[in-house]
Amino acid sequence: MKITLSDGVVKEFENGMSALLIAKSLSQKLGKKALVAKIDREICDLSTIIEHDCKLEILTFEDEEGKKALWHTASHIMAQAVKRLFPQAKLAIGPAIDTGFYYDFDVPKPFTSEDLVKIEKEMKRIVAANLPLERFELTRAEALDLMKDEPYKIELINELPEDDIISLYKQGDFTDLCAGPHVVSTGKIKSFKLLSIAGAYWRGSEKNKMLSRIYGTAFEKQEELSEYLKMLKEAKQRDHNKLGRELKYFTTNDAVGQGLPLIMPKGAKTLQILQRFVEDEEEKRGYQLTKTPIMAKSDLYKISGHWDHYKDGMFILGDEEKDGEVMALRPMTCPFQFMIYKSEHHSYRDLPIRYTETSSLFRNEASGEMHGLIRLRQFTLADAHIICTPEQVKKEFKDVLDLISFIMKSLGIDKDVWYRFSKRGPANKEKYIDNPAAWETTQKMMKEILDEIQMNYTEADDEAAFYGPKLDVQFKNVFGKEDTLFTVQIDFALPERFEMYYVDSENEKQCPYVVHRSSIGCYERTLAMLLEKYAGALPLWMAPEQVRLAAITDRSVEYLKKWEKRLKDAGIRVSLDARSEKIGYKIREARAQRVPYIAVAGDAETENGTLAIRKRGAGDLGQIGGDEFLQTLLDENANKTIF
RNA sequence: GCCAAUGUAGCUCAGUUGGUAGAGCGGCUCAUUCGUAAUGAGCAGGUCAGCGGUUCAAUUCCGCUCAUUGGCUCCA
Repeated sequence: MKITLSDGVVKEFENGMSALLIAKSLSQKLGKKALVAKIDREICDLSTIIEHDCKLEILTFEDEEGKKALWHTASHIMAQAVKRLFPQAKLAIGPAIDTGFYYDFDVPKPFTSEDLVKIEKEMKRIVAANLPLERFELTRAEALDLMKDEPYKIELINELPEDDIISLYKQGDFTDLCAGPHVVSTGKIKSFKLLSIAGAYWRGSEKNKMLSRIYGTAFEKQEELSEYLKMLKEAKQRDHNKLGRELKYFTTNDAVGQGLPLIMPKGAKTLQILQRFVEDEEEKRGYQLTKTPIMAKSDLYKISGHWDHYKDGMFILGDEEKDGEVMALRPMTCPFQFMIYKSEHHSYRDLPIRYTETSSLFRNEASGEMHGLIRLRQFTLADAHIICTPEQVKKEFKDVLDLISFIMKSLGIDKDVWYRFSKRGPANKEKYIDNPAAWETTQKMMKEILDEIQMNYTEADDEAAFYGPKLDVQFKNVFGKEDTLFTVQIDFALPERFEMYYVDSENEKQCPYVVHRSSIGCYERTLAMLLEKYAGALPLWMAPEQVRLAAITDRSVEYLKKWEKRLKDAGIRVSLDARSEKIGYKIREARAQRVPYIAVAGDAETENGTLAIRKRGAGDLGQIGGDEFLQTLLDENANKTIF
């Protein structure tokens, strides 16, 4: 038979050889490294016997699918170990994920960290035994009989299509329902580590029982594992929740409450700089600023639909039973800006109207969902609503993307995000407004826009807003958890609900479209992302303290005071540390606080009218004239230079 | 909200098998007037998260609450 290899070379092999034998015959090394095979696009076990001409790719740990197969096998090994140590444990599912694997178990008592150590030991035995993984197939009745003590597996088997073959994998004393593929034997998992224990709902639904999940990861070599663990540890050093507190950007207080951070002077300064930047940029681009109340009567939320669909998420002031009038803090800005729109009549000539607001929002998130500055109960959104005709939607949408792109470049984060086209889940009737035709139109419209500007994006079902599809700008925090940074949404539903209209050229009333968008997203969350991205060392233009003037001798203080005034007058955020100390000590302190520039002056500098400058991350710039230094600062500020 | 871990000085942590607590860093004061990762001395900071229970006695044991952290679910 003729086998086409991944490099395009066609080779002749004897019929009926396994993929592993072919790999071995190609090279000793490949045979050793091989994990799974890709036969005509399908990922298979290496033991798969090949009997006809095909394309064959041998996958190793360097390939995504090879890695996943190894991790998936590791999860089976973990399940085997758990079954040996805790025979009463019921198996749920155990897939590979982006960074390793997990397995969910139903156990009477959740695992402890001591249990993890025991499970790891047992896993080492299973690896050392180098048990082969054997695939076999059963009829539904046979599979149900084999898995009769595993209720979760039975549920899974019963949901498989009637005519599906049911495949299982066996390794020594352990058998699991599994589609595969797997590596040939347990000995392939050379180094692994169990990382954490967590609760997770069966099938991801909070209505179901909570199971015990164990996360782990595995590598081919011990060094790779150590390196990965080291990287994890280093990533956590960048955690905004740690750095932001250490660097005094924010704090929290038990008496204030969850999800309500106290933004300290440094944090407030950076947020102010970002806010001014965004509001100025939006004004340049034709947005009009509004300032609307942070609360409203329940009547408003009854119009918007929030009262019916979002009540649990709102802070309600007063008691509906007792009080005649009940207020609620706003979870969104849209109803308020819509009321501004409705306060006057609009011609098609007025559109598009772009209302923007730096908006404090309040959402009563469930208690376990708060996280640092990323998930809060009160937050500040750079919110805007663009009210336009159907014909204008495309251009407005593209202009918003251009604004977002400009902002991301200014923040230096444009390479750290990806785009997600979030669509409706047609099956989820409760969550979305029932208007299939409008969904079809707006989703198609959005897709066209994205394709026209050749955006790279992923598509996600059942992630849309209840009133329309979204384009989300996504990022990952230091723990690898994904969140939305910015979002742009096309809304076909709320304008109608609010009875918004404009008069078209035929003097007819028409219902406009609304583009909901955030430009820099939620300020607190964006700050969190920036602190992590820059490990606390924010670029000069957004650093709360840009220059520290440090005295080494008392004699130089007067000289530094003059420079402090000059820099301040020029708009530089400068502070004077007048207390004379050893210079090494001052530099260490400024570094710890991530100050971009430290300008030191002792007697030598005052005599020749210079400052000795040290730049964060770049070392000593030597002695330069104060004017020259000021110019550098102004240039870097204006250009939003990132270093 | 659910599963789990945690809560001792501003920060990082030690400690008490039940007899009300310490270190380093940080802060303040004084001395030092200095040259590129730590000058020296001294002082001040804690109802041991909060509330209840057991006990002669609770920071320690038990219960509840609050908060923090990692997941799940949800979401910007």
